[in-house]
Order: sequence, then structure tokens, then C-alpha cells
Amino acid sequence: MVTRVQVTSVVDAIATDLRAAVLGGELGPGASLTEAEVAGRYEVARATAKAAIERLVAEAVLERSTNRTARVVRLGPADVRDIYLSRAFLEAEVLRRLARAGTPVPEAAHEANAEIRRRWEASSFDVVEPDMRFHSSLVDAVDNVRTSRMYRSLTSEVRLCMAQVQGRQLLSPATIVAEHERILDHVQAGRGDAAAELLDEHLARARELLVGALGGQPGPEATLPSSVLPA
Amino acid sequence: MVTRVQVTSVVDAIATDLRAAVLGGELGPGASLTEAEVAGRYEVARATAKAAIERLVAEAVLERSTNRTARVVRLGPADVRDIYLSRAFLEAEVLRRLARAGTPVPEAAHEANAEIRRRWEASSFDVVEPDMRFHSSLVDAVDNVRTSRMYRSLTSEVRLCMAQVQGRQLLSPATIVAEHERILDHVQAGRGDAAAELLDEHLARARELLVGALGGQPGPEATLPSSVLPA
DNA sequence: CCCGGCAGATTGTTCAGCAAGTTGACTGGC
DNA sequence: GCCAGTCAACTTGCTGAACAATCTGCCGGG
Repeated sequence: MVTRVQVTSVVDAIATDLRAAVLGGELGPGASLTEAEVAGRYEVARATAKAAIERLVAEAVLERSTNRTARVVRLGPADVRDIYLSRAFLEAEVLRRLARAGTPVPEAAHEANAEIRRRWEASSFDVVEPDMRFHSSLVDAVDNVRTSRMYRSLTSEVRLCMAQVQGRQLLSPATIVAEHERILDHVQAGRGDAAAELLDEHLARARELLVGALGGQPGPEATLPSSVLPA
Repeated sequence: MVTRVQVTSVVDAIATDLRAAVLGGELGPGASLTEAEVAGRYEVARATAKAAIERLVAEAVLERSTNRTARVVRLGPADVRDIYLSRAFLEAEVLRRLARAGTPVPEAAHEANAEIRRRWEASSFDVVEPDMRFHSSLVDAVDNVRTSRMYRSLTSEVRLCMAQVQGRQLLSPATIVAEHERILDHVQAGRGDAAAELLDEHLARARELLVGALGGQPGPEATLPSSVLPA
């Protein structure tokens, strides 16, 4: 049997650590990251720090323009809407394709949803990890590497959102579990359109709560019944 | 009035030039690109060449694993299917949303299609640029920066495919123009599902021709009538 | 013929340094 | 007091040289 080992370069390790720091909230939005600063903190050459920073800029974790120092991105209401809408685009179509192709719902999706339920019953409200896992497992089920890759970049930004609203309560786990369940049912039964519609509402609700937590005004659609939610 | 100037760093310029070389076919699939080689060719420091190469690796124009020299990616039949399927995912949903929201079809889409027709009437068969523009303009019409960004990374890979089949004739311009026209009609009339279905067939056909040109075996669905094309 | 090891090529990373660009504070004029 | 211009400190973009670790191909020994 072949066991693959993950060779991580120094740049990799630093990028990973910095990403964790941002996602963990140790580096808040707008925090500046100088090349020399990073180089000093990890005791590496400036070129190495530069490479790590550039990688995170490419990942949209940091932002920087020429000759200016990198900062942790600050996601505003417009960004959240943009992110959640593109999520909806991808995921809705994925559900339709899964339903049409009759692909059985992946076990991982059920498992992830069960994990949310378990945490909720254990009075834990930190369910973003299994929630992400639920959605990702569905996208991965279409077995398309580019689609999975694109979705991963979106989840990374969603995590960033979560880090920036730090523990603020959003959708209740109970609601999440129930809606996920219904989505899976629709997919399993081949009702792609229904699944897509439900997902749209699910994401729209989460999105507006997130926008609210970030201090934005609710979108116009937030006051309409979900059945007429615009695309 | 404020005019924005595009400041391009050396790394930028080199990456752009190398990308053009790959897309222009001067660097065929599998061609190796040493850091020292690039540094020498442009008379820059190796670190600069390295950065340019890494950027192209991130763009999936080049590929490289640790301690190994970068090569121009060679796209196989599996890659083409993967790319075109993810294109279909994104674009189909875009068409549905445009149709549902009643967004008027962007002028740029009509214009791009007209350009294809003009070139065809001028007996030119190089219509990939306006073809791409047609599809991109539709995606851009939903006005979602992340979606546009994801689609752009796909078109970049499609261009790479085109570079690797070098002028081989694929879909006839006449077919392309007609199908585009019908897709626009469906969208304009609010028939999202019909538009999505048609797009699926359009892309599936292009995909299998491309796979054939790359020497792959046609997919199982290629022999079925397009009406039952799987998702 | 196969295997091991050696030499050259290539990458990962460091260090020191310079030019250009940015930032912020200080100063002088109004 | 406020604005504009100047200047110094900080920061980034890029360079050139260097060294260790890794990879590749070749050659000789078994």
C-alpha cells in the first residue's frame, strides 16, 4: 500500500498558520501584515514571507495593492451578498443535476447533518464546520474537480465571514437541520427544482442574517415571502 | 475626470507574456519552464521568474510539484469533460436566473454573436474569441463578481484547450450562431429551463468534438439523442 | 540486466542591499 | 486655524549571490 506524505514548504506552513490566525479571529479585519513583520515573527527571509502573503492574497484572505501593505480583508454586506449568491448559483445547479442523474445522496451529507443535530442537542451552537461539510459533500457528489475547487474558494470566504461576526448567533441549528433534511429528500426523490428553490431560501435567510450581523441593511427581498424570492 | 492607469509589475508583465506564449501555441503542452531559463530570457532575477511561474501555476496554465520544474499543462479528455461540465453548471444556472429575473439580454451578447456571424461570412473560422465573449457576457449579466471570476478561470482553461488542438475545426460557426440565437430567445422569453437545456446540448456537442480532437474516446452519451443527454 | 551511487541541474530558502513608492508628521505660508 | 509642501521613516519591488536539499540522468559494479 502506498502512503502519501504531505511535503509542506516553509511558505506553505506560514500561509497555513496565517490563514488559521485570520479565520480564528486573532487577526481582525483590516489588520495590517507587513512583510518584515511576518518574516520576523516566523524567523524567515522576507522573500519567504512575501510569498506566503501573496498566496493569501490570491486566496482572498488578505488584500493588497501595489506598494501597499497587505491587510486582512474586511467583508461588507455587498461582499456577503455576492458570496452567498454565487454559492446559490453553484449549489442550486448541483442539486438539480444530482436529482436528475438520480445520484444517491452522499452518505457524508447525512452524516454532516447528523453531526449538526448532535451538537445542537449537546447545546453547542458552533455548527459551522459540519454545516460547511454538508454543503461541500453535496457539491463534491457531482464529482467535478473544477466545480469542487470553485466551491472550496467560496467556503473559504464564508469562513472568513463567520470569523468576522465572531459567534454572533445566526440561523438556529434546529432550522438548519430541518431544512437540510428537506433538501436531501427533494434530491433523493428527483425533485431538482424543489430542492434548488428550497436551497435558495435557505441561503437567502442565512445571508440576510449575516448581512444584519455585519451592520448592513436587509435587502429588499428580505421582507417578501420566500416563495417570491428573486433569483 | 479621473483616469486609472494600470501599474504592471515586472512579475505581471512576465506572467502575461508567458501566458500569451502558451495560449499562442509557442509553448506546447508538456514544455518545461525552468526558473533560470525564464530569468535569463527576460533578464530578471530568479526570484522574479519564480513569482511569475507560481502565478501561472495558480492559474492552472502551468503545473509543478515541489522541487520539480514547471511544465505547460497537458489537458486530456478527462480535463476537457471536467471543464465543460463545470462551465455547463455555472452557465445553465446563470441562464435560469437571467430568465427568471427578466434581466434583458445584454447588448454585448448580441454583439458578440453578430461578430461570429461576420467572421463566418468573411470565411474566417477563428471565432473562439467572440464565442467566449458571448458566453462571458451572459455570465457577467448576473452582476456577481465571484461568479464572473470563477467563470473567467474556466474560460482561461478553455482557451488552453483551444491552443492544444491548434486550429482543428470544431463546431461550425453557423451552428454556433444559430444555437446562441435560440438560447438568447429562450432567456428573453423567460424560458429558463429551455435555455439551460439547450445550452447543455450546445456545450456537450462542443465538448465531445474537443475530446475527439484530443484523441479521446467519445463519451457514452455522445451516441444518444441530445434530448436525453445526462446532466 | 539491474542496482547503487555519483555529478550536474534545479529548486527552496536565505541574506544584504538599493531604488521607488507610501505614510505621516512637521513646517511654513495664508 | 487651516492648507499645502517638504522631509524622513517605513515599506515594497526587485536584484545578485550563495548554500543546502532534491531531482535526474548516467555510469560502473555486480
